[in-house]
Amino acid sequence: MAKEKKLVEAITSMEEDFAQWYTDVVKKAELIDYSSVRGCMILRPNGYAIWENIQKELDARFKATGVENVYMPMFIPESLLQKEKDHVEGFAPEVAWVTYGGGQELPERLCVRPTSETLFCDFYANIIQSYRDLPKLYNQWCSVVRWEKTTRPFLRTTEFLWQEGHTAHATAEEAEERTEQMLHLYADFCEEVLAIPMIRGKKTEKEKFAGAAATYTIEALMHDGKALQAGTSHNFGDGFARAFNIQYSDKDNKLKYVHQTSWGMTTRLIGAIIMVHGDNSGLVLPPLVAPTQVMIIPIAQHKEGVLEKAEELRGRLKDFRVKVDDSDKSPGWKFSEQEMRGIPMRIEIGPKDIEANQAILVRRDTGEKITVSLNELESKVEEILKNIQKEMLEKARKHLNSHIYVATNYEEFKDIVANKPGFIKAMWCGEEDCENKIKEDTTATSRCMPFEQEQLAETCVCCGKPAKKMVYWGKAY
RNA sequence: CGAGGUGUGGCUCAGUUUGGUAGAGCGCCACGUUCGGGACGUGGAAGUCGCAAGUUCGAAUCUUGUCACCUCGACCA
Repeated sequence: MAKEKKLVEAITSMEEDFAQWYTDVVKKAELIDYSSVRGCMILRPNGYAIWENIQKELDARFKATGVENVYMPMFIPESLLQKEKDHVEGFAPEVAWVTYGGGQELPERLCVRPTSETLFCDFYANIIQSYRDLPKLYNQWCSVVRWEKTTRPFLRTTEFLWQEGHTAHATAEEAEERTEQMLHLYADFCEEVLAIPMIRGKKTEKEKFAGAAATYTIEALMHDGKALQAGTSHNFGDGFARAFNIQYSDKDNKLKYVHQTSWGMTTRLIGAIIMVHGDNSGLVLPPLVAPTQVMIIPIAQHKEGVLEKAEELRGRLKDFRVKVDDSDKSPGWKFSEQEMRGIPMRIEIGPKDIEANQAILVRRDTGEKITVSLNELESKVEEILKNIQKEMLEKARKHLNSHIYVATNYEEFKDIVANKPGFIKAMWCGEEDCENKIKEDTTATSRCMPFEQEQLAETCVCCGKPAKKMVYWGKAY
């Protein structure tokens, strides 16, 4: 019991202080370290490897839909950024400027990209002439910089890693189709690989991206009941095309503007993984993104044959990402370490097991210990990893569903926001005034208008005028 | 950007009220004993007390300025 207590001391419990729990997990799992640059984090091997797995899987899914990767400069000349009015207004307050180069003041200052719409548009204007050049389906993996007022590891940092897809299409229909296609690709990825269930929908006018005609979003619910926007997909219509003069000659020999989309996901996803799956012992990673899926922990490893056996098991499990912890720490230490790092499964192998031709498999998500004959090791590991992946999604979905509330009048709405962390489904009249009032009264914001609409009431939950849409509301990160 | 808080070995902090030789626990290094839920012994290394100026015989401690970080708001992926 005394040892149990010490374990808890290492990581603050989430019930006690969720923010501190988050910070403890991020540090203890060695995902990041703070750097000497304000608001910028160092991604350590454990953290970066998760990003690499996300990247690998997403990239494959993008390419399966015809997307190609490119790389654009990290600097944007001020004149280029200025071209689309809403876009500049949206981003100007949070860009970093480069004013000197080679010891000389630059004739035109350059911003460090906060996002690359303007660069892609400038590029597209040069390379698109004919309908035969369309569509253009480009994506880039890079980092962007936004000078945020306050930062938190993964959730909001000054520089962050992401991908940004930018497409140009001949027709509005095609652009809309691509916008929604990518949103669903994101949501499917999050559910299948990250085991995080998503609410899919459209942002209100107030919440949409600077310069977009429409923004779609996927929203996830964190363990503390707060919402996190996990990915967005924008339909730009021909707004940017008009600002940047991106025209093509159509089959009918008429000059037409292209229709564009952009879509992105970021390292924030790692924050979502932490806050959806993590527990009081630390990180819990879904097997499909875990850099190490199985940690083999030899017991009494100084004894004859134990380390050799552990190595032998690792050799047999080469279809999985497996490591042996042969450091000279005590077994208890290694267990805790494996748990804090969120490694989905550990295999304990000691003299007694070798004697009995067995090993103990322990699930990180449930703590369940399973004794397995070494004869069926490979198949059992595969089966259990699959179950972990599946059950983590089910558990997260259960949490999401049990934290969605319905409000049909404003008193009810305010009561839920104040007392029940989670999403609130409520009807809305479509007016920004009501969004502002709700935010002012409760700090909750409109998260999205879900694709799956329901008619919960006839009137807006805030003003009582006829309702137009059902909206998910919540406090957001 | 508003309100509050914190800066002392790698980490968590004590010491500051009342100025007088820089401390503890954990971690780290070496050796030995251990090993089925964060083992133990012995020895050792490691700190310009965030930075700058001032007061003083003397500053971690008092004064002024400054920087960074954290929490909560406003803004955002």
